Amino acid sequence: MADDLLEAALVEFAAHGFEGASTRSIAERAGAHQPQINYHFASKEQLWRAAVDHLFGLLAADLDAPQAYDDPAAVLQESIRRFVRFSAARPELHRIMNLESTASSPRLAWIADQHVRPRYQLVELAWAAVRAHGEGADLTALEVWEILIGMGALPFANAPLLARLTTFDPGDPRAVEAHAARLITLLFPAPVP
Amino acid sequence: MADDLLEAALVEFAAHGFEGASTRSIAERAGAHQPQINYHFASKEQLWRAAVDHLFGLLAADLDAPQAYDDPAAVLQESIRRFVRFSAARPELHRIMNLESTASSPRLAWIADQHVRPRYQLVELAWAAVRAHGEGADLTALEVWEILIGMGALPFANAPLLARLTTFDPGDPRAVEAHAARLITLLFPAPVP
DNA sequence: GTCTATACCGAGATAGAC
DNA sequence: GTCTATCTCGGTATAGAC
Repeated sequence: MADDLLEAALVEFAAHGFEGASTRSIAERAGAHQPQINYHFASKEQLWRAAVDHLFGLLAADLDAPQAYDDPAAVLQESIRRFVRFSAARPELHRIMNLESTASSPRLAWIADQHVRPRYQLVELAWAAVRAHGEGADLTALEVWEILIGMGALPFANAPLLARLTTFDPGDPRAVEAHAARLITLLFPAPVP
Repeated sequence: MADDLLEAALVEFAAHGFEGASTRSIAERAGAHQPQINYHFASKEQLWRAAVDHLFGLLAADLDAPQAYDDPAAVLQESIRRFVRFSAARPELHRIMNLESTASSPRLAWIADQHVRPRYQLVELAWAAVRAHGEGADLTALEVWEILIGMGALPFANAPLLARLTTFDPGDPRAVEAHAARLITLLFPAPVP
């Protein structure tokens, strides 16, 4: 039951934001009654944190799984594919990040300290290793991060908008793989002969 | 007074979303009393629409100003610089877009039909012209759009988050120009000799 | 642990004096 | 046009029976 509430909370918080999502709608989506939330979690805020922890845990399980590669570029490229797949499967993560990143707040401070900064530092390290091998485009780690988010996650987070602009279907697994491949090509351009 | 309410509404809606922003906080920011909102605008929803119209009007004034160039690539590059400058000066636009794009809703339908689709179609036309001249990277218009948003607007919209991850200061005008130049380099790579 | 009933508060909107 | 006072509703959280 608590797990059902977590999953329902993710969908509602991601779609409507912290204030916009009501505990009633979350409970209803989980097939529970509203006071269950205060029983299993202390408050709406605690439910939000538990849901975000759960979501970043799923991301970590995907990204940090062992890899067969040892070349830094190949490792990062595989990580990018995993990240794009995850963003397509769980658009809630980047939706919540966007919703919370528009203003400085205790929730943003918590999510940045707890979850985002460690990930960003891993990207910095990975990109430095790639560049040290003479590979990858002439970009800073921050620019790579922006492109990863903007092209790799944002299209799925903003799928409701893109559906009104184009016919690109972010749900199609083959489109997701092709999209990841295009993103990798952009960050790892073919070397000039 | 109505203009003060519009500006205050933009900041509050962009920071906290439609539900998260209260008419009381908007009125307070504008130095007015809360019932003024229902007097000058019919409802909170009408205030939101008026604020969004105002904001996209400012964008159009910048983007659609006459240009000295006639080469398609040069025109698009100048438009990109204008877009990045605007996104830095008025991060509210992309904040509101992100907040509203997480779920299908009447507000999203309105903003997409009214404001976003016309802009997207201009990008499609501009990119097709660039590619027809044999210029620009091997990207689709949708990918170009994603990169423009992701690298050109998202860093400013999510400045409160980036401030916790890096020391990049999106407010520095020279950093903005340099950022626009990097974005242009990415979309218009130097031709292989 | 889960239910119903409800307390309590903050929200948007309205009424009516000035 | 702008003010104060207030209505009404929907929200989170709690009480208490089972």
